[in-house]
Amino acid sequence: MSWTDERVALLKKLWMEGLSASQIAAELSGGVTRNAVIGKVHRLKLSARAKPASVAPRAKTQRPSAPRRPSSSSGGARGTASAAASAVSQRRTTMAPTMGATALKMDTELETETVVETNTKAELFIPVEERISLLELTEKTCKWPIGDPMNSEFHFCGRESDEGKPYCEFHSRRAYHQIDRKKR
DNA sequence: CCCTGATTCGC
DNA sequence: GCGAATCAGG
Repeated sequence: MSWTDERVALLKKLWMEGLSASQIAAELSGGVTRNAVIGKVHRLKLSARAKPASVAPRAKTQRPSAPRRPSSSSGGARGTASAAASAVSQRRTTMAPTMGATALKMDTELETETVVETNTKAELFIPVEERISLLELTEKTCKWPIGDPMNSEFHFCGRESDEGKPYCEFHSRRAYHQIDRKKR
């Protein structure tokens, strides 16, 4: 299906209403993907919708030579050994066997445990309180905040986090994983 | 692993 | 003009 006036109108409307590209794509029946929506949005030059003023001017983003276009059949060799080889190296089964409910319990206990006792008010000001010091965090510690920053018992998770990740396995989910994707 | 918009570029 | 692939980021 192509972009009829009606579809474009609906696109504009929904986009301005603040719906995400994927949501709009779902709204526009027909095999429309969120990429199609975004692409169209750009072409219509109505990208910045409710954007006051922000967003760094993405400058140094230049892809050297993208190996795109996987489709489109090519003439000669088809089932060559090389093709098969490239398809092989694709096994990354990362998983935490004994995680899950256990992790949840741990987190709960951790947060509860943090509410030990309130020190004297005077102590609140003194930085000596730093138990899990604010930035004694390394690149391998979870930076998930626990407790109220206003209270002395505030600290960070501190559990180990994977390379590059700001949070530990469990909190990473809390931060990024979609917990409830309900939409029309 | 989820999702968001942004950009590129073969078609 | 179109949009898949890819990037960059929460």
